[in-house]
Amino acid sequence: MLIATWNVNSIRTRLSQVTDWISQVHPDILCLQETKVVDDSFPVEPFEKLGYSVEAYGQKSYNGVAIISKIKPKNIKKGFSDCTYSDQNIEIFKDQKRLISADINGIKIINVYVPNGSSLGSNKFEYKINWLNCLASFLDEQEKKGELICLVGDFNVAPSNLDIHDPNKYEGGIMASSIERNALNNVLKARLIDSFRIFEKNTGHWSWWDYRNNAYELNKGWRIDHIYISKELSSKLKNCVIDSSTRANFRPSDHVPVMINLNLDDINVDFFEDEDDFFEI
DNA sequence: ATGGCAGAAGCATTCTGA
Repeated sequence: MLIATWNVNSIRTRLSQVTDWISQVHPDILCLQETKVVDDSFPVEPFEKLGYSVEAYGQKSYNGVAIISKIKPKNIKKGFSDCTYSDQNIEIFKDQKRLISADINGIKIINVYVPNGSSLGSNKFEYKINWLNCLASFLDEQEKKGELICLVGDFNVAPSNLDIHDPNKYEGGIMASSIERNALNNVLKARLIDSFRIFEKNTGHWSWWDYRNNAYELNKGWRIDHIYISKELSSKLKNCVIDSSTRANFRPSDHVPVMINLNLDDINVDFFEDEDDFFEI
């Protein structure tokens, strides 16, 4: 099963690029971030024509996430519905559409667009850390239920200095601070692993290049888009790839897709027996 | 410290992103 994540920076502007990519790669699940559109205006039909169902959770101009899936997802939840985070009133997270989750093939897919955070010490930075702490509590709840987790998205955090083209320049700053890395690690704890780092131990692999300063042409990128899976799934993980080719498209997103291949042949997926669970073309 | 580029809203310019 191919599971992909892609911050498309507006689904309406990037629509043909996304459908082209799906037609070439045939992912089973594609999680999108920064769709920048309310649910009623999400371009559903192009994906249905390709045999996919669409679950969107968006807003005007900013943020927005979606799950595009060959198999119709179950138990779709939008936002921190199960969050028991007590340090903050979670109402402050409801205006920004940054999380959607669903059950597919017996796996809890959690698609997130983590706040950028602007700069250390800003109000937006505090919001980012609180949001990550809330995500940690959301995952605690899933763990209690014994869910197999696949947590994907744009995390706006480079997990280590290997994930930055010039760590000396950026270390300690936004997306590279120990505060953010600690908050991310508190989400992952010992239960989730970074799919990409199972296969690649070296630096030089990026999922985002700034639009400015010729960053792509100079290959000055960051790895901030991630696919984290439950430890229990690690034996099923066949590969993890970053498809940097899309960054060379005409009018590209500044992010590129990241994708894993999970071999689920020997996983007990009881609802496969249910014909209803397959999306009708 | 600032700006560089891109998208949305909306029609000039501001806000946001990372």
